[in-house]
Amino acid sequence: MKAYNNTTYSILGILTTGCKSGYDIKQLMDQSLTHFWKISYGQIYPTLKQLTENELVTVTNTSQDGKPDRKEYNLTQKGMDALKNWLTQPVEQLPVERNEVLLKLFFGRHQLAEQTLMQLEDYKSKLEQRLQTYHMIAQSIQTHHENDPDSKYWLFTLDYGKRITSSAIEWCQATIESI
Amino acid sequence: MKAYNNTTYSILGILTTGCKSGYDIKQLMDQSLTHFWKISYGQIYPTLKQLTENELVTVTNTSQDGKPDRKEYNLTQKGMDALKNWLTQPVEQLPVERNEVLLKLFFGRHQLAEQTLMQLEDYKSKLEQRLQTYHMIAQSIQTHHENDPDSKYWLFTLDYGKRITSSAIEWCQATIESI
DNA sequence: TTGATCATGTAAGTGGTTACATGATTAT
DNA sequence: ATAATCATGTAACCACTTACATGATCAA
Repeated sequence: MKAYNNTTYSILGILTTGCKSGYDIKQLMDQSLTHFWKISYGQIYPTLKQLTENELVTVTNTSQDGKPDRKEYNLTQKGMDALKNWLTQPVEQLPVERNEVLLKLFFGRHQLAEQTLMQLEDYKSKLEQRLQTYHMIAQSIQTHHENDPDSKYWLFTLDYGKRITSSAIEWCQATIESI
Repeated sequence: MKAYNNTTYSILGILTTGCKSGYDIKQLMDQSLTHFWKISYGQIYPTLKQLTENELVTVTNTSQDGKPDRKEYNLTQKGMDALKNWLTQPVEQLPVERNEVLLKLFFGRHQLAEQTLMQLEDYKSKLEQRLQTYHMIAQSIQTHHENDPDSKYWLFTLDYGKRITSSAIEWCQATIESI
């Protein structure tokens, strides 16, 4: 079985959630996976084309009233198998976050303390915004997707985001105080 | 002033810490910045070349006894200015971590509970290892770099790593228990 | 003599973003 | 009319990793 990259599997996975078009996929990505996986149309459309060629999905042109035509993609058995097989594969290594704030802080000696503080304050407020967003998404899942079989797992990933973001905020505060 | 990417500035920054060669830079990266910035020789050497051409650094061929020849790079005034200017620039957006474990968990509905648990256990143990490493690095900085003017900032970034990793471990445990 | 460490570099390939290009439909 | 949303796609470019290539020096 050909090995695809994680982004390709993420698209395959999203096709199991009711999203059918490239546009749908982007929407869901931006709403739900945005804190740990983010992709652009420049990846989505070519990938869907490739998945079609490799028969992991089928495509149908559909017309809707009130909206432009679109293409609906559906997983084939082969596609579902590929997804499930990927899910069983152990994750080989921890992800490396690239954090520009930490990078700048690392060289903080060459900066005025005020400037460092400003960076940290700014970072903190962005994190607080993000935390807010996570709370809102969690709320929305609990109300609108109460019976969705996926919701349990979606809330797990959101919980991760909330915990990580909270401790990053705490770190900001602690660092600001001790600079 | 030409805009470089963060990786280029990270190299510029490391050249202020006593590291002088491409090899040195890689060593320090792997020891200290590895949890929030990681680069390969494939980036380091071409970047050093470019920085030399643009006169942000100067290069000297030096021979050492007991070790092969090497090239020593030193920041010019122009290079130091570029670094400091970059440090003042606000960070425009939060980094997006790409987390394969979360991605798989997001599609956990298509997996057996045992499998999900195994992934989480595995992730947790990798995180615990990482946390251990952070503690050791912090210790080593406190003993070997006590008077280093950079150490304060290095410990800040390590503290970030420790906090984030700890809460990720807690999340793993909580999720394992509620799956 | 062989493996570890020190040291520098390139080429091919992958993965990804951004900007661009197009066009339908609907509400204002 | 015109802006917003829905919808699909490509081309140029950037960033990065991996594999490859080379070679010095030293300790076991």
